[in-house]
Amino acid sequence: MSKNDSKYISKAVIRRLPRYFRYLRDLLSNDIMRISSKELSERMNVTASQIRQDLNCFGGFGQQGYGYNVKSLYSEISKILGVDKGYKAVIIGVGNLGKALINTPMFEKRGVKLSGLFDVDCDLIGKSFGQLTVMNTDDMETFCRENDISIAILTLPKTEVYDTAIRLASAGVKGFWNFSNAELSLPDYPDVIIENVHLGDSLMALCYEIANA
Amino acid sequence: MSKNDSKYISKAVIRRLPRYFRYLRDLLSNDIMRISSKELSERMNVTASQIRQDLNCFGGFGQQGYGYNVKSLYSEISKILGVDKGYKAVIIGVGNLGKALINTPMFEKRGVKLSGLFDVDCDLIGKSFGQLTVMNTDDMETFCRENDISIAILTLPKTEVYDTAIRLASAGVKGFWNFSNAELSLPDYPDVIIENVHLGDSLMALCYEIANA
DNA sequence: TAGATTGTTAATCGATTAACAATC
DNA sequence: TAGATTGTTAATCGATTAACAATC
Repeated sequence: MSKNDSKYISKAVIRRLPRYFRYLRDLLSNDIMRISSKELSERMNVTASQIRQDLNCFGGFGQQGYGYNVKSLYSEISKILGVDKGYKAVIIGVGNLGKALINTPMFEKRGVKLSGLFDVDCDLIGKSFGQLTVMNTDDMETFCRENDISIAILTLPKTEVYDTAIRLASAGVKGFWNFSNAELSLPDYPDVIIENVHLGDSLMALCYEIANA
Repeated sequence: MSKNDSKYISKAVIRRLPRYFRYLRDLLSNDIMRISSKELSERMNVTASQIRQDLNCFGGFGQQGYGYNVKSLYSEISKILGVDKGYKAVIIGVGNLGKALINTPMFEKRGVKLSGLFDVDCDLIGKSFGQLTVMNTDDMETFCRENDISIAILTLPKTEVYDTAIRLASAGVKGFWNFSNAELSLPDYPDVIIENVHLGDSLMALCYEIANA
């Protein structure tokens, strides 16, 4: 999707979608069936105008004089975010962070199916966490190809990230969620999506704010 | 610092500072002593103009015809980000994610001193991780007050986050790094800084990109 | 000095907000 | 119908990029 494409959605809008998703789920769980952009804007601390603009990038989900039906808006946003695709994911590197991710409801809530765990450590291989057993990274390409894995979660040391990602990309993995401090990019696989998580940057932004409060 | 203050630095700039910090450290570790905005821009994949604009928010760190001295620029940016403040932090909730954070070099690299661990679980209290022993959350206010704790890292269940944060804010904690899925805000403590980390949002943005590639 | 590269102003671009006609 | 609230256009605001004089 190019920047000049008529259907182009700006990065800023995309980054806000998951937040709408969360707020709408909250509304649903509180049995609120209907909401206006004004009321939602007050809850989310944004402008009503922004909400309407954002949603209208994808279609007219509301109804004049009424507002938005929470259930159907939630369902639309879920679809936009690919929740219904049922993407399958593997975790590469079952260290502390990898283990922390395994046990969260995060994946299930977002329609992502955690389908495999891999590590190089012989002491870990064969051990089970939740429903899954740690496999040898030697076998990850085969596994990803055979099981149609779309997402690889990289929670392994920085030094291994690039080579690992190349191997997985060649095995058909479409997106990487990279937690290692390395800034991953794969110029040979221009269609592969990379989401680099830099927790350290988030901590530093907090420190900046404290220092300059 | 208000938006109309003459020294106001935009959020966008602040969010980029940690990235400069990382790249400069990398340059330093590769013994690169000098860099122009042009060369740094190519490495970081941004415009040279943006780099010069960003840095000039804080002062004229460069030299015409020469560029920037990597060591001194790194040191300036460190100072801006509060690395030299030596902020002390505690982790509240020693679950998987809490444990994962304890063992990272993240804090040390950024001048933050991890100084205490707290949990409600009797089986965990008294156990050691690295240099630290898990304490009872009942004692966290006293500990934070006595040890001048600036940062609380919230890796505890969503349901406990708000009450815990209120208690800590009243004990002088200045900033919260919140990993629970709750969107924390503390209207009664307007000067307290809150950095909400939403890993799920990051995963969803990745899914969106995969779905719309 | 000549060449390089900054600091900074001006121009452009994009994102947010305001306004209001359309319409439920 | 009258009231409410959307979808959408226009206005504003802010952030990014371009340009260049200043200067090392």
